[in-house]
Amino acid sequence: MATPPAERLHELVMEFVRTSGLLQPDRVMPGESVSLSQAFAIHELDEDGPLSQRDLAERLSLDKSSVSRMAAELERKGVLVRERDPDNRRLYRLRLTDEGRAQHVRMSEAYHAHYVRWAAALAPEEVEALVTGLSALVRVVEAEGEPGPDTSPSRPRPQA
Amino acid sequence: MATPPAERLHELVMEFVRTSGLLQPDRVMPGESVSLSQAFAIHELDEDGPLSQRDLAERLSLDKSSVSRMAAELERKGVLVRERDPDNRRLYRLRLTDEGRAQHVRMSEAYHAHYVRWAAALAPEEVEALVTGLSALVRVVEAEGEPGPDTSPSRPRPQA
DNA sequence: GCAGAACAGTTGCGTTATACAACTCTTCGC
DNA sequence: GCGAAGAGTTGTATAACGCAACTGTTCTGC
Repeated sequence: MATPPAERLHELVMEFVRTSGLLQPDRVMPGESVSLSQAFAIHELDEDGPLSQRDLAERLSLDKSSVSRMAAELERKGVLVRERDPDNRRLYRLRLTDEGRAQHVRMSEAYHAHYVRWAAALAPEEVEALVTGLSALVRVVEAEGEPGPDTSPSRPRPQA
Repeated sequence: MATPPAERLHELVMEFVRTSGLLQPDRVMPGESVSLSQAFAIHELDEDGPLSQRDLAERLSLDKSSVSRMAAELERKGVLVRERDPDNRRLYRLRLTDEGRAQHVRMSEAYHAHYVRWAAALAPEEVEALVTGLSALVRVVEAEGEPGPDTSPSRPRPQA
């Protein structure tokens, strides 16, 4: 009997994560000195405009104190600036500097180069299968993370 | 123009890694107190029999000192025993205890449950696409990590 | 409009995971 | 047998993180 698909998926994902080196940014980008969390933070800030530290903490699943220190470090390195929101002076508006955006570009290109090489080494239908399968997987994982699949249709669900 | 496949792959992989929580074992297995490296170590030891600390360090891409401390901790917790190899007393032979194997089973089941849920929420052809695509991806990533793609066809390649 | 709750962020402190360098002990090569 | 090489250990430093206690800002109920 062949290995059940779920187990096979588990093995494959783990194997990919381990051997690809995606979790070690310094392996993907020998030049830059940036942690994985910092890389994600820069990505979030470049994609979704200025964020408060609270919002960033939420997106990165980090404690607000960790984000406070990370933001201070990234500001020290010139990657972002912390401006107080004029409408609510409790909040910061973390905003990438030009250097921060440039760094995001460099990071993206370094990662991109890996994927381009991998995609080139795959048959076109394999790439297509990957995109199809991964899109679907991300879809269900994200759906699962949400409050609940609306099991009691009558309850209005107070929304977070 | 649609997003090029390589970029799309990058986004999807990152999104999956981030939202699935695979990198936070305590999120996958609320009960167990084990780090990601420890989980990988237990997996390696259960799959490939007794290993030396050097071999384990190699497989986990960790320094030998890190593995020395991790092995001591896992021994303290009763997960493994460190026996000196009688044929070469420089080496340890790290071997899982029954408790260690039981923990591996518990971990596997916890992870497995996630994949089973995800697989169940996908269409069969999506699962098939995933397995096909990921297998191919792992293949090329691993081929890339090796010494060289056998550019000189005559060289027998000593095999690892 | 003011007191207290709620909220965003900071800082002190402890923990864990890691690398590097210097060390010990064992084995191997000649 | 002696020196080199290899496996492992320990000292030390660092980075990333969480939790708890704190400051400063805004909101709410009266």
